[in-house]
Amino acid sequence: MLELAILGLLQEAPMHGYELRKELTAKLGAIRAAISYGSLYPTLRRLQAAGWITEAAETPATAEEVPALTSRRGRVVYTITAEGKERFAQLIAQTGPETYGDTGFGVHFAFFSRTDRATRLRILEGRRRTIEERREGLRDMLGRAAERLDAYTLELQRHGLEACEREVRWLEELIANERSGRAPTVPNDGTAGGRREDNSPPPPGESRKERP
Amino acid sequence: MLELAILGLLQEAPMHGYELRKELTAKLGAIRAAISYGSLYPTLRRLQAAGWITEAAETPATAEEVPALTSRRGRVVYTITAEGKERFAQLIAQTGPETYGDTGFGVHFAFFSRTDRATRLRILEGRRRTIEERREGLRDMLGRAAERLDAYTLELQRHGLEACEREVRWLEELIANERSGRAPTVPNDGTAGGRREDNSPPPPGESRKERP
DNA sequence: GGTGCGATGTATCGGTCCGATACATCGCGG
DNA sequence: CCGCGATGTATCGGACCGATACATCGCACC
Repeated sequence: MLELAILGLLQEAPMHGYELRKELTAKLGAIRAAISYGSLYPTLRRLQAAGWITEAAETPATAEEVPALTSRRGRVVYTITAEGKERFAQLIAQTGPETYGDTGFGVHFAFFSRTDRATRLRILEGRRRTIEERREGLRDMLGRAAERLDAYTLELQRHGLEACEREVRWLEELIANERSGRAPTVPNDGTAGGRREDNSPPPPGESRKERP
Repeated sequence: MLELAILGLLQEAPMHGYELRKELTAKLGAIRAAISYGSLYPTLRRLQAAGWITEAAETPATAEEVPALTSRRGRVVYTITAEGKERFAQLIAQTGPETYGDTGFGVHFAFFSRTDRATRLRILEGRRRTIEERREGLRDMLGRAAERLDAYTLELQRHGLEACEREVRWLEELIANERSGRAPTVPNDGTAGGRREDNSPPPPGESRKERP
């Protein structure tokens, strides 16, 4: 997952580690807290070894200017290679069970603007399927096994169920939009394009975890 | 996290691995997919080494009955020890940053019926704080840095923001309930006398089950 | 009467990712 | 002049996952 995200970001511009982490956090802020350096740097090393990216110490301009008495500290800038772009295209197009999990889906979705429509639809539908199954599991739990669970656990399930229902609705909308040709939901500019009660209850924290 | 969950479940009844996983999945189904055996068994080993639980091969009844020509296969039943119960109480009471993350909060919440009210409130408020911060981050993103992000990423943020707002409202409700004395729906006083099948619903005769 | 198949059951291995930690530089306000 | 928060690179131990292997049981299907 991290590999995909890094490759995707470096495709927009070369960056050094710290910057990469910030951009990563910005782009994926909705689905996961913050990428740890403990995963970022080893992954960068791995990508470089595989030839998907190259790393280069930042050059201190022309060396003429500011002769670097304060020897410029080692900032390492990472750049994606042609093979890396290929790799990204391959990763973004291939879907599997992990694509539909909370984290996997979030990362794929964040790069939908670099994904072709057919793949987008495949992912959205797979995700919907996954959430529908989770929803059915929770429904069963709340129906059949309810008396075996305490009130708090029940409340947690109820909350989770609601989140599932809400996400399915969201996905349905996105799927309809994809089919009808437009990009994601048209940003509601207040009035015109409107859905009526749009800013009522959304799904609670369900599309992340994961950190589960 | 797994340690806490296992200790909590074994407090209700001794179980073997497979059963434990099923119960775990049932109790935490709303917040995480399913616990992997790759984490379950090593953790059980660890807990046993620490003395929090004991493991025992299931006895084939009285050995008199059914002389086990089909030698009963090795089912291992895990039982919590007195030290384990102490450990659980300690883990459930101590709160830290990881208590407010998605997974950590979910696990703690699932055992709220074994948590005292003060701790419950501390956790709910800490969680609210955490989500509020995430929400503010997303709001800023959607406000200031919106033009830097593509439509899909924006939509993801919007969805995440809605989720945060909704969860804050949910937490607020729970906090209000805690303060007013009631549990989520049914009062439940989780005192120290660890017994399985905690008291069935006292007065409020409305064990409603909703089928949407 | 066999045969396959899904549920039950225990267990390991490689790999991803996180949290804590360490260390160094820079600009800024007190 | 000193601390302090932001920038910046990097490692280490540990938690957890996904794939895999293997064995038993009951049951439906032919």
